[in-house]
Amino acid sequence: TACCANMEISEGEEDDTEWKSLVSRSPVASSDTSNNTSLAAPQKVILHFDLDCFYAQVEMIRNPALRNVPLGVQQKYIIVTCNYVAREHGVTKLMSVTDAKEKCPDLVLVKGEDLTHYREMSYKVTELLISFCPLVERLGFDENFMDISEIVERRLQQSETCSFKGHVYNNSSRLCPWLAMGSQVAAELREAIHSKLGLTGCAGIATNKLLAKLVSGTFKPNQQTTLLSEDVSNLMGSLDSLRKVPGIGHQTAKRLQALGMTSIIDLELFPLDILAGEFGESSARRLKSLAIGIDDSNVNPTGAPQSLSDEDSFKKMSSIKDVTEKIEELLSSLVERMHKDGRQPHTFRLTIRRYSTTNKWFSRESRQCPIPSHIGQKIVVGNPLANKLFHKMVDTSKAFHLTLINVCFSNLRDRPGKPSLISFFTPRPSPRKTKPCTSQGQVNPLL
DNA sequence: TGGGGGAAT
DNA sequence: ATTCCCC
Ligand SMILES: Nc1ccn([C@H]2C[C@H](O)[C@@H](COP(=O)(O)OP(=O)(O)OP(=O)(O)O)O2)c(=O)n1
Ligand SMILES: [Mg+2]
Ligand SMILES: [Mg+2]
Repeated sequence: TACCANMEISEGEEDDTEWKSLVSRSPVASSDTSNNTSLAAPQKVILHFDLDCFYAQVEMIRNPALRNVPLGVQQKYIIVTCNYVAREHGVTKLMSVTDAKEKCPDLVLVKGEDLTHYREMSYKVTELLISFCPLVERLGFDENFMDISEIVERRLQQSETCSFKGHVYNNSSRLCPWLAMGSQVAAELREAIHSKLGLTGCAGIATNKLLAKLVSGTFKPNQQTTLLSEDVSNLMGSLDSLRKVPGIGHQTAKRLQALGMTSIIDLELFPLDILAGEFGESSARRLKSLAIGIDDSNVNPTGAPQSLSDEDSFKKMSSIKDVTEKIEELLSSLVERMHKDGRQPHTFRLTIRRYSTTNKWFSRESRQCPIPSHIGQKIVVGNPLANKLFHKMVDTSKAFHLTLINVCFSNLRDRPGKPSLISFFTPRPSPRKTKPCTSQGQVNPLL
């Protein structure tokens, strides 16, 4: 089955069951040029949401005085994101603090290493979207995919036709009832996010996740864009590098480049059999599909997180005492989060990064172990698990130099008798209109 | 150059 | 346990 964000290239069997069902969904109409609204929509309607400068927005809500100043959110030595006032001054995402201060001496900085507030706001957004339609897939903290095909289908049975809300890619204008309806739903959802949570963001409306994601960034802060099928090649052709394709990461791009490919067109035209020789049959097909805007992956509801982790990085940590204290610090915060979640972890993992000049800065080592079920609560102080794992990785009889420690709980299971905090599974009877279920007086603890 | 999270291998 | 992907 398709993977989480479904953006990755895997070598496993191709999951094309969905493409088949997509085709069989429409025995009569087969392109989005059909005007027959009495039939089921032949195409899926997929939305992609991406909040504007997310961490910065959260900080501006917490402190409205920051609204009109150039604001950067700082994690250690980098500006992880910044508001649009700062961007006008040349500050960019993931810029070093020194470069940012150079570009914009008046830049105001807030610390952003603690993700608590961002995480909480992130789930409020996802929960709000779920209250309209359960098919919501998270990608990071500020993006959500939504499959609104059914909502659109229902609404088209009532009101025959409607116009587009927001932009249409390439200013194309022609009838397309279900994408137009999708754009109206997107506008309503963005408005809900704004009125209930005070957040702005972009939306993309298209017939698959790849295209919805790519088109959502066309007009950037707080706008939405719909993509019609005749403009798919224009959109794909506008991408200036292979890396812009979601699913083609650093390594894949390097391997493609080693085969002589630089642009999307190169990939489109590259012989499938040779590509298959390097990546395997199914990954090769997947890559060539992505290059022409085809993506048959489903919107997979994300549900509650599968792991909770907490980490900290530093210039140098070289004593057992410091390490033990740091692990205790990380663990106590993690245990608290775990407790609020309501579930119980059954696996613990400790990850470290060792100092090394030669490029190896990004290699991590980890050890994990089961958590005995009888540990009750007090794993934090004098914790036996983390200590064992640490000594498995690090020979403490020799000198060591760590630059990062991460602690992670996974294999999360519902505690017998207790419910989990995340109300992700609200199988509320589907609303007639796209009104939030909670407006009917139902209880949604996260809203 | 942060601090998360996911899936495949 | 590692690698690759996403934000
Ligand atoms: N490598 C990254 C990428 C993103 N983020 C965090 C900070 C961002 O605020 C948030 C969302 O990522 P986006 O790429 O969507 O960036 P923004 O939402 O900040 O800006 P934009 O308005 O361009 O979407 O995730 C991060 O910590 N590390
Ligand atoms: Mg984003
Ligand atoms: Mg964003």
